Amino acid sequence: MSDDISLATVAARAGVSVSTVSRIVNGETKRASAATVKRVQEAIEAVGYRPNPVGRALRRRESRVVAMLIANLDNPSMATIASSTEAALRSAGYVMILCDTHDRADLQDEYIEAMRAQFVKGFVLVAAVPSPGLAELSTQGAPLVFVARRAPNGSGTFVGIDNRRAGAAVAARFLAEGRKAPAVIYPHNAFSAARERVDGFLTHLREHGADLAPVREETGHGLSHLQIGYDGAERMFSSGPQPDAILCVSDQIAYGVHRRALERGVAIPTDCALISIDGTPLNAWVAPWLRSLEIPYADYGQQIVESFERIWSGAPDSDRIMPFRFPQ
Amino acid sequence: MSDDISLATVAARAGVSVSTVSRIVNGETKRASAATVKRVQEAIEAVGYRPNPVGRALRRRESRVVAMLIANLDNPSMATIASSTEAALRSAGYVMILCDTHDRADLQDEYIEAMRAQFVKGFVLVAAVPSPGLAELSTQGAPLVFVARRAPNGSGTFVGIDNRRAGAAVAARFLAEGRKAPAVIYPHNAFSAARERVDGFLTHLREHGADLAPVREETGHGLSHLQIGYDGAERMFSSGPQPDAILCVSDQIAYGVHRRALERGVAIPTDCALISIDGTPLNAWVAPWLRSLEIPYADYGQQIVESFERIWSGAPDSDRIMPFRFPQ
DNA sequence: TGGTATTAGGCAAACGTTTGCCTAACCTGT
DNA sequence: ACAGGTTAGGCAAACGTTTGCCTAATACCA
Repeated sequence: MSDDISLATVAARAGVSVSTVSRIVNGETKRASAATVKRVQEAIEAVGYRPNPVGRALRRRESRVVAMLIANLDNPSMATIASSTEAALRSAGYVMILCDTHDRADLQDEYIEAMRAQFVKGFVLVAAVPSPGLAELSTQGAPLVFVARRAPNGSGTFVGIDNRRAGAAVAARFLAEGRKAPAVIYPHNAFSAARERVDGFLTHLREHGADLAPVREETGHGLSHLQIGYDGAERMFSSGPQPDAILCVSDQIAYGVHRRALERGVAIPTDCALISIDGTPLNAWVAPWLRSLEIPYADYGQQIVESFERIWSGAPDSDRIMPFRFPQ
Repeated sequence: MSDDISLATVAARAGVSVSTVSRIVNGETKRASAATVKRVQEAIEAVGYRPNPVGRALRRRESRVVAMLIANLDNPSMATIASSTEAALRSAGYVMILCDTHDRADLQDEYIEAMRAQFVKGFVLVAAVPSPGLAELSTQGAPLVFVARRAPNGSGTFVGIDNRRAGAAVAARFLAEGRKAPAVIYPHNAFSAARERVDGFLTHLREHGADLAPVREETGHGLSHLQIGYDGAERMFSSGPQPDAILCVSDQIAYGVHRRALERGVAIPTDCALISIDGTPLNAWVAPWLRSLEIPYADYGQQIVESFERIWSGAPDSDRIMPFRFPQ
């Protein structure tokens, strides 16, 4: 399985000590004569030596492994984040371990514990949920990058969009289109991201839409945004003042809303406009009726890596607010 | 970052040697008196000792890490496979490293090389592509489990459906419905899975549909099945004998076909029936017009772990053919 | 009582690296 | 010629585990 080529192999071949090889491998070339360096490098090449990350991790008490804890890999946006982060880390010479927490605090803590034992060099927390283990990690000053959802306690770097501004942008669009009864649907247990979107939306409407009816809000329970959208739309369409525009805080919620609208005979977008936030490429194919604020998830990976590199080098790092693109 | 609690910590506290603690940790309780075992276990509990996987990996020359090389994490079916495998491995005490190969042989080889250096205990290859590194891995007898696509050289365990039978089932359905001009759309560079589906489909039609027109086949280029479907449908609808039923070898191809059909004014399913293979749960929400053979991707993880456990224990392992459910 | 088998547990080497410290040999300036 | 500095590189300990081997002490048997 493994090649059994260690520093010792190279050292023997080059006729030097293991220490010397180690130093040369790590670029400390001043400690050896040019001739020796050359000889060792040739030996490395000849036997195909590659440093053993395990031995290295043991000695250095750190590794090139970064853990990603993600709330739900089945969500296409999160899958895109995972994919782009993995690629970016990889090309920076790191390796990513992926853990799907299913949005559960207990699983998240179990993974955190397991990853710490692996000496991981940092944690990417995609839509992290508050948990004791996370709090502890945070107080210990572990390198943490929070994605999509801010840290429960506000610590650590954040990579994501300005959710409040995104919510406000949707509100502005609805107002510009002359919608009179905007509404919003979001998950019942919303964490920072969704909450901020709703907040920005409502605030903007309050400040610029004096003549509007009170804004209806509906929430749905559970992990599935599809179901949340469906249930929320059901309640919204079945009674009370009818909305003529709905903000769905995620694409999947919009899918659910749309389905219920179809069943109810509510015409989208004439009876009721729909705007969501995510902008997954799939929309163009299966949901051409949907306008969605486009978030550049595929660019997140690069930002996450840059953030880590600053953190690891001790440089101060600040939040990385990504741009979003407004639909049409 | 780490707790700095090692065997030595426990040993000191329990007043025994490191060896003894190690043996007890590994369940070798016959080598110590009951009293000692108890004392050590209490010490372990008291200091919260957890074996260091790095030290362990170094010494044992193996780890609890399994690498998953996946062709495209952005594909929902693959994301589901990744998610379920990760969960199954985790609950069996393993850790999964995820690598997205983007269906590229060079990237796949780069990852294989990196993973070997990490002493990974096995490889899950989801839709692997033929590559020199993979061939080498295979000849070295590394523990390999192939998912969705069989191994290029036929080695290793396979987890997936009987693709030929799936294709035949769709053909049978079309015949039962009285369709007279069935067709099929698939990726140009199809690997085993898609190829076998097409094969089963065509074979069944040849054997049971004597009165049919020649079956039209269209393919599309590129990685995106959405585009493949769109392009294939374009060619199919724009000229030649028109099909009244199309097998799409994946859901995403069907999405693409449907979009082009809409644009062309081809009514689904009256003018032309559509059946695809995958059965992602999303279909019910965004593609109610689609019938799709349902593959239990969420159950793959369990099978993969069982397969590894047999391989690791030296037991012979055979392919694990998963059932599929026919739509409606 | 003497001899042998078993039990309980420690010693130390090994896995592959890294790094503080040591030591030759060489160089420089007076 | 000699003190002091620099250069080149080796030694060995350490990271945390595991495990073959060793050694006491106890148990058993005749």
